[in-house]
Amino acid sequence: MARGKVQMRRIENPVHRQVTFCKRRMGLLKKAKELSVLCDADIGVIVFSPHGKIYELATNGNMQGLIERYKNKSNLPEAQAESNEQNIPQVIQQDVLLLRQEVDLLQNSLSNLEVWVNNIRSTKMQIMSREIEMLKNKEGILKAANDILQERIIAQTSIMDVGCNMMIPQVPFQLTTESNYYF
Amino acid sequence: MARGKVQMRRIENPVHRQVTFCKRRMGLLKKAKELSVLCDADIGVIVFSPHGKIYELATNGNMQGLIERYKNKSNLPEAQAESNEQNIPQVIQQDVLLLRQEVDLLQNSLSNLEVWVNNIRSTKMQIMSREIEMLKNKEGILKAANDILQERIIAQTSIMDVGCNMMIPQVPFQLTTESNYYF
DNA sequence: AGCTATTAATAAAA
DNA sequence: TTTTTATTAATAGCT
Repeated sequence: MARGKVQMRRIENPVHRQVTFCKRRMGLLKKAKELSVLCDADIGVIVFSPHGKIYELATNGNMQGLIERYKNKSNLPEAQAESNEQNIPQVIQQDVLLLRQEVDLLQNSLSNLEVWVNNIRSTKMQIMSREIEMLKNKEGILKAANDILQERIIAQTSIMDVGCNMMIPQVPFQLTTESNYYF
Repeated sequence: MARGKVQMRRIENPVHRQVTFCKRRMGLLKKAKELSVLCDADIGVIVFSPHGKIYELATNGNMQGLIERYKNKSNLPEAQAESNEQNIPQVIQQDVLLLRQEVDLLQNSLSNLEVWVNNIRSTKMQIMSREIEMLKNKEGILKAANDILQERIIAQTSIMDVGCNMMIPQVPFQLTTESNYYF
């Protein structure tokens, strides 16, 4: 992403490769961190340099825990069997199961609720937007009517001034609304 | 990186959060793959969605192997011992603890949501409300002005009828806005 | 799910 | 490695 496209194959120049490794490694870990923060995800990244050096990131601060969680959740029949069959009290296992179900349920409720509230809010906003638009329209129409009526009065007044010599009390024509009470 | 900076904190809107999670997750995995190819590195990425779904990438095609390599190279002599049978109950207990915390957190979120629903008058809504109020006010003022101008015309017309015998073309006075385009 | 306007990442050079 | 700069790549906000 800079000064020329990059071909997606191993960089042969070792200096360039090292520099790129350094930069992109940092970029990758930054991206992982951002995704974790923005989207409330738990992320683990392990990078082995070509020479075997390890660079790592675990957004929860504990790679071991993350790996455990991964082993439990990813379908690893061996791992599950291993931990199930042996010496774990069934009561505890049931506890875990129940709690997991509860968490899932709560998360779903929460998600649905949030979506629902958001929908309501946007709907209400749309309605308000439309009302504002309509009111502005009305305002324009009324102003136009006003202008026409004023012209009529001016026309009549001049006709009377010419046609007869009657005095008509002079009152200011314009009733403005530009005072803008709210801004 | 687009249409406005992004604050580095959890995205509250669940729809936005989900979309961003999807996009950035893909971006992250792509970056990992690129770094691996360009610099000849071995990379593993594990992503847990907020709901516990797993997304993963192991550039060598084998996450297990990568994890093993990680455990071996990262100096964790105790980790190896730990993975034996004795401490498994402890792991489970930790699981229970974590799940309990999660439940608490979710329940809190639900409470907060309730409060939030009550406070559904967001800033933007308040502004819109005020604008609507103001526009209605303007409308009233303009209508009043209109009425006054019409009376003036009627008065002038009758004076002219009496005072002179000039004809003034009759045009309907009223320009109504009651047609209500939007309702 | 696509589409752009923008921001972020980064290749090359120093 | 780090910094600077010129470009490309990623993606936030909208449909």
